[in-house]
Amino acid sequence: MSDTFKDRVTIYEVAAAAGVSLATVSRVINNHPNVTPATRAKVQNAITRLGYRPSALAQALATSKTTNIGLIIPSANYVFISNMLHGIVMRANSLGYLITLFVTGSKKEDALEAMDKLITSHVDGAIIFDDLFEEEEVTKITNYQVPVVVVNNRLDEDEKVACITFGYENTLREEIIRHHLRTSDVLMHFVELPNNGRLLERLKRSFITTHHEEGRNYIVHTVKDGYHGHYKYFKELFKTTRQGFFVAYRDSLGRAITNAATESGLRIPEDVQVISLIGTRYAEQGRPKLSSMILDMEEVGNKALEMLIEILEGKTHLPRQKVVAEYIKLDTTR
Amino acid sequence: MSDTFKDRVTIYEVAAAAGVSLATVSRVINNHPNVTPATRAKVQNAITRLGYRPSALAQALATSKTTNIGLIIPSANYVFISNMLHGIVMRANSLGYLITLFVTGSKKEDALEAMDKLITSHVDGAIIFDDLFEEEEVTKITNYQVPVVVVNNRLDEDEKVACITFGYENTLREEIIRHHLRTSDVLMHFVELPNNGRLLERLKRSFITTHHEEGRNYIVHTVKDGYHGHYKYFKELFKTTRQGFFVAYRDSLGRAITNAATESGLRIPEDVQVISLIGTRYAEQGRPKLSSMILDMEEVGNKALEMLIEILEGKTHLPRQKVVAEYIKLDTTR
DNA sequence: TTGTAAGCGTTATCAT
DNA sequence: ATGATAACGCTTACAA
Repeated sequence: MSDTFKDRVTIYEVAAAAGVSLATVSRVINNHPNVTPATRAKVQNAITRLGYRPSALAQALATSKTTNIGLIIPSANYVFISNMLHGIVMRANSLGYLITLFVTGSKKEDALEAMDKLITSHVDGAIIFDDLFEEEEVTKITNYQVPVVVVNNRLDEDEKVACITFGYENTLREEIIRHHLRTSDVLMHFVELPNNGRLLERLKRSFITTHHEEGRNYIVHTVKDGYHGHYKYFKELFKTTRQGFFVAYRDSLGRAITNAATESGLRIPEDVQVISLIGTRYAEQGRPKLSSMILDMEEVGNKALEMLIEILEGKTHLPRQKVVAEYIKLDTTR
Repeated sequence: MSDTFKDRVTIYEVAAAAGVSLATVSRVINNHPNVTPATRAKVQNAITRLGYRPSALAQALATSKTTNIGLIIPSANYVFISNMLHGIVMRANSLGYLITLFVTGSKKEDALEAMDKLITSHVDGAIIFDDLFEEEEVTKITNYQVPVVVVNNRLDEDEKVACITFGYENTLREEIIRHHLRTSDVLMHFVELPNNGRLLERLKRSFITTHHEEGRNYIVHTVKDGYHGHYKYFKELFKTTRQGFFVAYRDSLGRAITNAATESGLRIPEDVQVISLIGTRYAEQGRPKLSSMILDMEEVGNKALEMLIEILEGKTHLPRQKVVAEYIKLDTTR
């Protein structure tokens, strides 16, 4: 069966059909100026008649440019990742680039394997959105002449690689935590999931050090994944704890807390305040509407791709950008 | 800058470094049997020393196999699409294939352009998940020797192309609509968004004809996108309409209805029943928990990829599968 | 303006 | 077991 798959129309056949050389066909395909309208027409005609499509493969091999860019992500299954993906793909599309996906899963070795595939796959550039990589691994790829933009890795601090950082930490620390600590003496709770990457780790650290700075106590809850488990956990907690300010990693966690609180006879936000760190549009759909920190991941995707293209075109060398998170105050905070 | 990007290590350099011919290096790369352990070691050594990575491009050109498969989707931004994407990518990964994305937007011409790019991009096969294509366009791609699996297109009925269909229609018609009509005389409302594709259209048609068959009246609401607008619309509706069974296209719509109903003093499910057609895990997070129809899109993705690979390997010709939607009854229906 | 031919980095078919 | 060498489908000097 696959043997019947051989007969793709090539540039030779077009050339023969049009009665010109393959070089001329190539010129027509690539809109080179020096072609007579007459011959151009002949060739175009042959092309459409035969249904010819150039092979991106052969073109890429000849020009060493694939117009393909690689995207490394841990999974396609999170809302904020697919928002970013959308941003990347849309912008790539409009600039004539294709996106190929490299998914790493949660294990380091998967990540390294993805990086390897990325290199052999010969993409023109790559966007890396994955907490698993260390600095050396990311810089290693640049040895292979693959321009890279890193999104939200801890590499933020180092200056060797182009990257987009999130303003999360600052917004969280100043607008939410410090503000609360200075206007209220209600205890703050940080609610996290295990293994949610370095972004979470940094946010937690920020939470903790701010408490230290202000000389205050705090609690960190680490809960297993799954809405139902969260809900039961907090239902239990609210039997004894009748007030608190909860900083939850994401909407589903925040929602579990508000549901458990309400059904434990607690009022929101009078008794219990909740904020979701990774907010989505679902934050304002439930009742009460979850206060949250929102980051426009589609915009992040747009920017990441734009930065990468600028590097590819040699317009810039090591661009760095910051996308700032916003604090959206809704029903669950005061 | 891009001029410095030339020095990718090639198979020639490895051959020279190892003191063998490039043919031998190729054999080592591809694990061909006829190589002395000694030479194999020499070559491996040179490979790691030089950091050589074969060019997938050149390999593909030589073998006419890219190990790349194309995915056409209207957008990466919907939960059920990214679930499917996840399923596809994970399975592809484990089988050694890469996924490249072709996004069509909402216009037909975008879709055709995506199809064109798909063809020139020289993928080994394609999965098409897009309502915009007509039969001839999908079959056209097969002229270019690109094996295709279609997911949930209206092409379901025709027999010329491999596809996965959803059992949505049947489940909705029998388990929900007909069941309700025969056990209650409460009016049913179908709540749709404009331009939500053929799946929605088919479901609506099914809703309508079932009502005709049972000799009953019904209402169809077409509401603009955006949770807030939905909410206000139903708040208004519930000033006069004090009961009803609402079939909503997706969670956010369903949630808007439950919120508006509750805040209009209506009880759920006593006065108002709601079901969401495209359910997600968010359906059971809010209160009340939305009854919904759930389709495991990750599983769909898995199957789509498996089918495609089977075609590629010549194991089968025109596989067809049906993935059945489940009715998950929670708080908002009786 | 058009054609010729070398090269892009592999694989695969011959010989040896 | 290894080495030449011709493809693969295209681009691009260089020649004509």
